[in-house]
Amino acid sequence: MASISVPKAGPVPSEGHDDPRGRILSAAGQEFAEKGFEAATIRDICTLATVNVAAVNYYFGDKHRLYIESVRHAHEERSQQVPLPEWVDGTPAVKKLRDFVGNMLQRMLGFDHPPWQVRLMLREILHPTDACRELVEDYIRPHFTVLCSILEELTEGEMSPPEVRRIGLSVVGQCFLYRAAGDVVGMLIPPIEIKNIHNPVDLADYVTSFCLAALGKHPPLPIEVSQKKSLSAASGPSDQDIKSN
Amino acid sequence: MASISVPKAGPVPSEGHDDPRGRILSAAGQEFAEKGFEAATIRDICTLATVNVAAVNYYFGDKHRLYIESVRHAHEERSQQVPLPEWVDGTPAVKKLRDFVGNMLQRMLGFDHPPWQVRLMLREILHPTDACRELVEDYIRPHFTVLCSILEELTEGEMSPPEVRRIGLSVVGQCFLYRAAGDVVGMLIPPIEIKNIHNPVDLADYVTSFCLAALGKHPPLPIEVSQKKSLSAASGPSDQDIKSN
DNA sequence: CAATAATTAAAACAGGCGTTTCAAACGGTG
DNA sequence: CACCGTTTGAAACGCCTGTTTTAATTATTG
Repeated sequence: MASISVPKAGPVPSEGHDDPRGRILSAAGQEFAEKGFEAATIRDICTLATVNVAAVNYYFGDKHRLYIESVRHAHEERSQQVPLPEWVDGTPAVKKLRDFVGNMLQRMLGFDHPPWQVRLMLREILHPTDACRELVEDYIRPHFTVLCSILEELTEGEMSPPEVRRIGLSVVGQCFLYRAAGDVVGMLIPPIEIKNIHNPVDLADYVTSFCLAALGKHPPLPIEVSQKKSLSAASGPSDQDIKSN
Repeated sequence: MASISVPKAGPVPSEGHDDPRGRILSAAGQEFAEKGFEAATIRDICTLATVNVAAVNYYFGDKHRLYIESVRHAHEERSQQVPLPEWVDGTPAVKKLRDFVGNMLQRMLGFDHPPWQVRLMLREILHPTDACRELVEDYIRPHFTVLCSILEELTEGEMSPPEVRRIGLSVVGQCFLYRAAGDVVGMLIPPIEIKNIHNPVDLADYVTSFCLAALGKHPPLPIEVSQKKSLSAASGPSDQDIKSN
């Protein structure tokens, strides 16, 4: 079975949940995501991973380094789970934008309740620690750069890069609210409404239209979208690249 | 003897709370805001408030009830610090929207770095506990309702209430990103750019324009404001209602 | 002033935390 | 099998936590 002879320094990307290191990483991610760094305990993590408490020290050194590795593990896994869409040459920028927003909402909100990987990353975004810089450079910035390039293509040089970035943040912000403050949104908006129009698919259409209308690439917003059933049957334009998990 | 006649003006730079209960509430708010419920310790809070550890139990019972009271205290204080603007009859909806957005950004971001009250409320929004419901009903919902009524007035009945609420969330989301993920935004955007266009005043103009353009009440976005406009002297339209803290 | 209640101070409590220790169990290799 | 580095298990070590106890101090009142 290959050489497993790197106990401490080896960032083994093994996804198999049968080795203790992988089990600890997975369990720690879930605990950290749910309770935060301080409130999560090594004992609970080890219980969940069915290993002894000493294993954390053996494989990771201490709790802090385990946390760093957990965040890395989380965004690596999430990158595989929901990869960026790829477009053939000549794809209209409008379609690219719609695909990107759909992909981002899919990544943030998921079809079912969001996986622990996203919630752990969210914690790091909201209250950054040492793990944040790597998360930004390896995960967030690449995605943001793609968004900006789409917007730049869309506006055909009408805007300076800073202005493009500001538009990009507007797009991200609209999606981000649902992820970060989802509970409060759920308290402000009636449940039926949430289900009808505040779901990943309809939200992607709406955010894209909102942005395009603001840029003058579409008619203004009060276009009728609310009446159509828009259930998963006939609609769902270009959402199929994404394989849920 | 001497006891503690003078409450040591040093470590607590907060308001004129000379009663122990108020000092504890203020110190607890700062500690909870900075470290979260779990990581903040009663001993640190009491040191900051210059009271004995037993005082928390005496005045509040236990740590959890102190936290609840802290959140309540925070949003009550913040409501006084940055009250909603008031408009005379006949004020155009466009101006109301700009004022509201400016007020919200002022409340969220502040002129200087944001006060602990906002950061504590943010924690409660991101990871709700028992204190969240009251925060939503007494603080967030009233503000959101005002925003929705402005948007409804603006669109003159072209949209259904659910659609108005969705527009409202778009407005809030754009501002919220800067507050909740400000550190990451600061890593994505060059510092000069932050100072030039991602500041409360220019952001208020931009978010308002973005929304108005999307609704067809304004020309599309690539208007003016390339940069270095609106720096110091000029502009600042209708930002005077707000008395800072 | 004396008596009673309210508040504060210091110390101690029990329990949980991250971490360490050390010996036992394992697994591949002569 | 005997060897030896790697991995696991159970217990213990300090330390810090929220909370409580007990006594001293202050404030309030008759």
